[in-house]
Amino acid sequence: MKEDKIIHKQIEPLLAYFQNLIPLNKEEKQLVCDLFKPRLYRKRQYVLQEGDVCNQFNFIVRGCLRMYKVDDKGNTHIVQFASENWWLSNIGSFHERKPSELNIDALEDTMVLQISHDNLLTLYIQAPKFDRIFRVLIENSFISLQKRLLQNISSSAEERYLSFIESYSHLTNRIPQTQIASFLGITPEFLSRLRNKQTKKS
Amino acid sequence: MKEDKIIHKQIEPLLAYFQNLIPLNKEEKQLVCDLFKPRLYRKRQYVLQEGDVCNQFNFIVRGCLRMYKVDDKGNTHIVQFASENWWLSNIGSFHERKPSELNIDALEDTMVLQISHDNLLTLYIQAPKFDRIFRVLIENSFISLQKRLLQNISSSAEERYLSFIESYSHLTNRIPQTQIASFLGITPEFLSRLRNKQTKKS
DNA sequence: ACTATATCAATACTATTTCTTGACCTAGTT
DNA sequence: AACTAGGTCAAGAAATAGTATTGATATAGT
Repeated sequence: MKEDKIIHKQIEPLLAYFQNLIPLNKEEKQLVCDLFKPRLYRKRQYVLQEGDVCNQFNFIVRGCLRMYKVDDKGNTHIVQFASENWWLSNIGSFHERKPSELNIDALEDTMVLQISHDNLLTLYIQAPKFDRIFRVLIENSFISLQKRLLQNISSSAEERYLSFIESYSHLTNRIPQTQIASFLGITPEFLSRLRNKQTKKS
Repeated sequence: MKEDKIIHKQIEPLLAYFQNLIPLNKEEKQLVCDLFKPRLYRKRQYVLQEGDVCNQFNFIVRGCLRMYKVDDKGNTHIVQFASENWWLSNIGSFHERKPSELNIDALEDTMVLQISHDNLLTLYIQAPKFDRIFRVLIENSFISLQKRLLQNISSSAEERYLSFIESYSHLTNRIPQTQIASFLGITPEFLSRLRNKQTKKS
């Protein structure tokens, strides 16, 4: 049957990503194509809103998302940015099926491939290889989260900024500095001063 | 019990709206509070996308939505605008549980109170007074739709524009003229010329 | 006193969105 | 044949929204 072979083009970056971790056979590829759905979010659009349960696991094909918390005073604190070939979801809310206290929205028009909670379970059952793939993927997230935490509790704003532009060089010119400030936990004004200082140095 | 009295503040405009049609008792108010959920849509965000079933009946607390169709050529035709204290839903899709061929999105950041299809049925059963309220509300929508249709088939673009600014004076300076043009069924350029002509008159 | 940071207000700058205009086209009247 | 009600396309102008910088002043901890 021909149907077997219908693999939608938009899925390719994701297949390439998996392929890079562990080779997939035809059936596994087909599963991925069936269970992940492409979706476009426009700049500023919510992907996940506080209070809703996170029901999708998102792989970013192009664009950029942020996950953040709004505190009681109305200040936003960015937990994570994610751009091409990264994953973003509120893992806690996703797995425990509980309302999210974090928001996710788009900093640019963003194309994601998303798999629902149910479909992810199906995927694990039908192709246990994905248990491993998703373990690796979560491990990676965990590692970078831990790194970020460590940085946060041990460094000055300036050090954190320097480290940010090193780790996220592809994002520094792409997202507004207000956002970077909110990620670093400082005010935009202070970030502006840090930058000023840096440019004077060179 | 205290719980009885917990009425979320955001619901008030809706209670006021109902109250204005028919007085509600405590239990009815409580039902409204339990069954309607507040939700914020940001500018350009979809409230309903073509192909999805419309599952929410929306009351607008603040902001402005539009409902429109995109034709085969990619042109958009606005069926309806809705701002504060108006209702907007694709009633056909909502009641017949069929995929919508219309889109709804936000022209401004918009706060709505929404009730799901299931919850609306519950509401009707638990408080039959709402049968009447919603009948009135649908009648109002019907009347303004008919008026619009009549206008459309019987008037020139200029007359339609004049009538628009009369009926929707609160919106004329609030939404872009591209949108008004699309509502009137003319090009933005032509609308611009009509406006030009008007100002010259006075 | 000094450093790292915050707040507030004003200003400057940039990018995006919206509006207008000119030039030209078309189909249906008069 | 000329007129009217509209349309298309491209360019530019104007308005608005979003972003970045700067100065002045404040605070808490070393």
